[in-house]
Amino acid sequence: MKPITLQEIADTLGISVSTASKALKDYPDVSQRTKRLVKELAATLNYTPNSFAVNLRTKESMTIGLIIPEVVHHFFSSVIKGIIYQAEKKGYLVITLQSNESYELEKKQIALLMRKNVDGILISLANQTANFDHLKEVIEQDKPLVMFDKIAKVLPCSKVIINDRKAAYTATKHLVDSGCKRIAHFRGPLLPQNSIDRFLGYKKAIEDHDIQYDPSLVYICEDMSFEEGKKYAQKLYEEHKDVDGIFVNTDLVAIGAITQLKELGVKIPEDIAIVGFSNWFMSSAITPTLTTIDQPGFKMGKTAFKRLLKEMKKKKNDEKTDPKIIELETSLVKRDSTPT
Amino acid sequence: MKPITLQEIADTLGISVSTASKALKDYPDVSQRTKRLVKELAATLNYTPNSFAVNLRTKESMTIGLIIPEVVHHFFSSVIKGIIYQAEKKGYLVITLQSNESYELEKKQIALLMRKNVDGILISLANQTANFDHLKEVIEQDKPLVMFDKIAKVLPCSKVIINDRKAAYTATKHLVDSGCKRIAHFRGPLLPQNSIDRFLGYKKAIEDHDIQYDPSLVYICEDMSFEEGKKYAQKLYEEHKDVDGIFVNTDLVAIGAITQLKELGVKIPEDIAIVGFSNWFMSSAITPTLTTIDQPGFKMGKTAFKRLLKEMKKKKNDEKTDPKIIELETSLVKRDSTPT
DNA sequence: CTGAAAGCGCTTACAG
DNA sequence: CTGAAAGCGCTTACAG
Repeated sequence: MKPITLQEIADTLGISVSTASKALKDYPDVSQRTKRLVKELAATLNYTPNSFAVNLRTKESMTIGLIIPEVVHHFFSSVIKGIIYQAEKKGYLVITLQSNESYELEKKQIALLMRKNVDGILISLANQTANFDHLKEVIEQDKPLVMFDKIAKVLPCSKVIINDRKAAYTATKHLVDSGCKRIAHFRGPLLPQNSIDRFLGYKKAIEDHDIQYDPSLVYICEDMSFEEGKKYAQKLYEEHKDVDGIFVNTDLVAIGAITQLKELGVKIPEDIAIVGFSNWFMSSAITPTLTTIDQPGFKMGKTAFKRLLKEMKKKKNDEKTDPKIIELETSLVKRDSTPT
Repeated sequence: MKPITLQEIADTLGISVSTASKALKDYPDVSQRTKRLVKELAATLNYTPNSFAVNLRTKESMTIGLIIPEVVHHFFSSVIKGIIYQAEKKGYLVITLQSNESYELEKKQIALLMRKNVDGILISLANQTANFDHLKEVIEQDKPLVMFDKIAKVLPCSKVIINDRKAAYTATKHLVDSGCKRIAHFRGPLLPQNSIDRFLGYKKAIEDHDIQYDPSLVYICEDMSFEEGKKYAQKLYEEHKDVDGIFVNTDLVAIGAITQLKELGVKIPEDIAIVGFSNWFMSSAITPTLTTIDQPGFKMGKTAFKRLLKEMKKKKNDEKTDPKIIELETSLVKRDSTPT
């Protein structure tokens, strides 16, 4: 069954393709009668314009590209959901690609999306990405680009983020306020900005409260997995018996740490208090429930798409847009892994 | 900066567009010299063919559509990852849509993808979908369609599934073998086939082992959430003190049940043994670790795409394909929530 | 109010 | 070996 074309509609109605086209799109200079006839026939034939032809003519695909480090991840999948939801609402479709934290893949995927002629690109950087030329080119080609969560500060494009430093400060301060004197930090890899910012927030919070910063209390997680949480909790337990609080870069690692510490007979929060980051829903399910920073993934996705849409529209009207940095609110969720 | 066109390449080289096109695609009837010149210029100008024009000509978009009930879900996001991974490997991009378990949305999204002219569609049904006309139409329009996980048995298209009934039988039999005499079942909603099949597997397993089937021991979860696990565990505890085993439709609910039972002072697995379903990675992280059925999400995604690709290729060559049902292996993962 | 024409950028069957 | 031509299915500026 071949799809109906405008040509066929025009032919059976004995009118021209141009008129049929205009009738369907409600151009004011077409008679009511013709409009009615065309629309009725289109409806009964179940006509839909060939999107390939429309794309070619309008140079728009109503499709955007999304590059994300890892799909199987509670925070990121929430962001994806927010993006897809908002995009569909506005008539856009989303092509999702996973960079797998690899710079090379990310670069290839940017090229793929550019070749595909998507109307705009949303990206959260791979941990390994330290060179931004591939993204600079996107900007130079005047293709709307919005970064979220894992961003590159130097790039002149819009960004949707949380204030990682401030949130980490709040988290760490909560440990201090709970009476912790010696606070460790399980941080993320060295490159990504948010892992740096969370570390800086941690450092500032303890120094502001007259606790000596001790680099040996900072453990670097490479893949931020449950296993790493267990591993570094074990290591910390062996190396630093005096630690009484840990601020962990992300909930999954924190849950790993809790699991291991429980196994070692450490009481949480009495012996060691723990604060995580992201408010993964599992955090309220484990024992003890995890105090953490709520990071609004779904909202971040929606916001990032909204910003991208604005820039795509501006571009269509040949207007310039200035990059904007949108900061989303986070909040401390107090639970049982810190003392009340 | 406007993209380069073939026309421009042809002009600067003083040849025709046709020859330039053929040179780039290595047609045998173009001189080596011309090929070299065109390819070199294309490379230096960073030429890529306009995908809209190519789509229109070839009637292919190298894009597929994916409709999934819920993106923020460990099993489904693993499937998505498998699909995206395999598709990218073969030069295809994936447009993902979330049906949110809603029939109406799913129907709209099918229409969206058809209008978009994707080369094929991958779908896992919404729980609420009981009418399949929208999918029948896809099949009638001869658009390759492969269902996975949540399928409709009656539809004449390929399907990638696990044997839910068999897996549920294995899970329940494991409880029987562990000495359980009175086994409850937390099942999924009434409509989806896999929720039905898991229930049937449960029922058959107990009946095969001379345990009386008791409908009052079957609890129906509507949204299969952590909270429902807690709720029905509480209810079960109040209504049936004699239950000594539960087979739960999915890990998240099982973890909710464990959490609640622990709170009630029930010993797991001594008082009540529990088996989940899906082998969500959190299952090995909670205490006690959860015995469960491993459901290969990533592999299911890869397999579904491979099958779709085969059908898309066949269609391109005007060959027929017979629907094929591909059953993936599952396995019982024994952990601490059942006695050793 | 309607339609002929140009054109989006490519591919490919055909002629030379 | 090269190129003119047709055509994919639409949109829109222009003429009448």
